[in-house]
Amino acid sequence: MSKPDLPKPTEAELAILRVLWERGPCTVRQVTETLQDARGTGYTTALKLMQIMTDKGLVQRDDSQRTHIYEAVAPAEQTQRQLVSDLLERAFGGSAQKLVLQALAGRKASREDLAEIRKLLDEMEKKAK
Amino acid sequence: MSKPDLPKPTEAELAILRVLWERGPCTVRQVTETLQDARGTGYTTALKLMQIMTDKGLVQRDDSQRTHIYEAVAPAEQTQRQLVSDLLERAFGGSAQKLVLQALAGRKASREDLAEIRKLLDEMEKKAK
DNA sequence: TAGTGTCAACGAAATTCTTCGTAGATCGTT
DNA sequence: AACGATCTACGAAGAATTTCGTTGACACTA
Repeated sequence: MSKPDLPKPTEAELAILRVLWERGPCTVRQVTETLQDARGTGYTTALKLMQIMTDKGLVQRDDSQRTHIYEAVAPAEQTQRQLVSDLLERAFGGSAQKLVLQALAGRKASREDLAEIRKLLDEMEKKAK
Repeated sequence: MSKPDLPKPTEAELAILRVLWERGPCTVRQVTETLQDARGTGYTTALKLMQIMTDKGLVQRDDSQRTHIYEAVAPAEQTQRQLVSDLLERAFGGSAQKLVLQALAGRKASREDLAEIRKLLDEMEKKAK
């Protein structure tokens, strides 16, 4: 009920969300500056996308000033989980184990990363008692 | 060099690949039957997609018989890894750890799954020594 | 108040992805 | 040979996504 069930962001939308997650509430100008290098996104393109995202409910806008301030509605973790779940179903038939395996395979995961994940497993096991 | 660098399959294409991974080489008819229920994909739609996929190099076709036989070019694991890597970059800024965390979070991963992943970690650590 | 610059809004073009109608070829059966 | 079923090929429509040009509003400054 409290979950508005946001739509899955498109590729370009996700790029914008990442900026908002990282920098916090931003103007279109700020988002454009950040994406200029990475994706070559122009100002009006970013604006249009952010307007669409507002309609979709992915971001919310403070338009009390002339220069509007945009903010991601869902925290990074929530959207990330949604995206992973989606991929899990679409590509792995729901096997989280296989997904994790492929996520780590061929990657020189540092010993620290592995330890970090191990810790996570411990916690999950404890909780799932 | 030996990696032809296949394009990322689209959503509909991935659905077809999954059928080919699971059932092995198939005719358009067989793929359609499998996808009929899950996605309501019609025959000509599947055919068209599979032709496009042939052009892209995602599948290869044996057309020595009147009824062509299609087969996935890349094994499931390779494409899955590609997709996970892609999501890793696009949504997680490259942090495999965060991705794994979100993949397991909120999921009632069975104790067996967790043990399985733990085993994987052991192997990786050994190898990465 | 005229000039300059920044902004949101909007629509339309461009691109990519998906679906399907239609046509023509081939095969097996009668 | 004619019929009906099945197949590939093709093109085009439809939908979703992305890009950008243009316009008018607003604000700062000289």
